[in-house]
Amino acid sequence: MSGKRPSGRPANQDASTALKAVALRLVRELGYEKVSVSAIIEQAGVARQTLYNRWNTKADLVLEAVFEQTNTYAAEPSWDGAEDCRTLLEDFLIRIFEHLRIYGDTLRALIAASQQDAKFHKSFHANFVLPREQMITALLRRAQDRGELSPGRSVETLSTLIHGAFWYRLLNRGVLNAGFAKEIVAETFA
Amino acid sequence: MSGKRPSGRPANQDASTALKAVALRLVRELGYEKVSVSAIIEQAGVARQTLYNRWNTKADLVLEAVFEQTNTYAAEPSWDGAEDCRTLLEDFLIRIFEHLRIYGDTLRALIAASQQDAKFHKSFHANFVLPREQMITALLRRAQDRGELSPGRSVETLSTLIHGAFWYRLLNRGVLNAGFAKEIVAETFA
DNA sequence: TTGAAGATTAGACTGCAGTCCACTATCCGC
DNA sequence: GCGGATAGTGGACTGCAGTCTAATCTTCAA
Repeated sequence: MSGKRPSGRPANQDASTALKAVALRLVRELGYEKVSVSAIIEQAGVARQTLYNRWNTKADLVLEAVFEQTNTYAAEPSWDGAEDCRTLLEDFLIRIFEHLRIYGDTLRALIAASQQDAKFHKSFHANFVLPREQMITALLRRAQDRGELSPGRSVETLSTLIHGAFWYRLLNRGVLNAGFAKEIVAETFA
Repeated sequence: MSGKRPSGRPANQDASTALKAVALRLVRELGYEKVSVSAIIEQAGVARQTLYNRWNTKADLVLEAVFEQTNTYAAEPSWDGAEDCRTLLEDFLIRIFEHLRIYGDTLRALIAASQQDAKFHKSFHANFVLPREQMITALLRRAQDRGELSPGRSVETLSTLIHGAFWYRLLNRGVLNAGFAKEIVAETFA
């Protein structure tokens, strides 16, 4: 599958690991804006170019670091249980909001960065935005199949409304808690 | 009301006018990111400090320039007509989306900037976000009064969902057209 | 007329992301 | 071991937003 090993000196995996670890730690300690690339490479003990060999921008590095750390976060809600989709959606949103207590500020910074760099926007959209959108649409479709949601509703539009509410609150520093999750679900299934 | 004139040399109003005009033109020609402060002050024939005497950041200047240009944009929907609120909301959204064909990119940049500068976020929220939020909530409340919308629905939550959908599409470079406006309204009043 | 208050100017300066370069280090096939 | 390919290093460099400074201009009030 992976074909032949590329010729030349192999990339030092430790450097990538160290960079991601340092980036994640600094971002959580200081906030995205206050972390300079120079500080990251210094603490990772690595040259500037090494970072840019692997990632295009600071945002790409942080996205990957946060992404690895939180691949459990917002994991696909398990369908196994007999719970109704409404509860499933609510729990899903609550879980996301909880993780945002830690990574909300970073996510805001990444969204901002994605508006200023077309290449990063593509990557961010593919790795973060689309997967979550698909989880919600899948869940809503299932709700329709089970008769919990009227078949006349547009699953795609509802998904946009739900994600939008979440983004809007996040970007406007509003409260993202269980109560808000309940409200969203209540209006969605109204 | 205005009290006494402040002492000292009065601010040159022409400079402000020229700066806003140049900023607006350049942003529309080149896009927010490609416009440098140096280019703005050069073409306005004004010193750097003069710009920063009036605005804290490039974003503040552009916000004010765009805001003046578009104070008709998204004007309060007139209630006079006998139209139902559903139609009113749809027309309101369509009108916003049309203006975004011109200013959408700039608005995206301003939203991004507001995530990176707390002071600008406050100003942006007060001048742009809140007024529009209040227009929608007022409209929805009226819809409830007229019996077009079930009194059980949460007007605030619906407003967040509607604005969120719009922001989400905008920030993810999705299509913002009359069809999307219709979809939003359909789900809101579903 | 003079002086205080504040505006304007030109330009130097800081801090940061990202690029470039010359040089060195490591791996591979021969 | 040698040469080609690629990675890593240190440091210089660019471009830009925003700050700072020293000097000059404009207005008012005494």
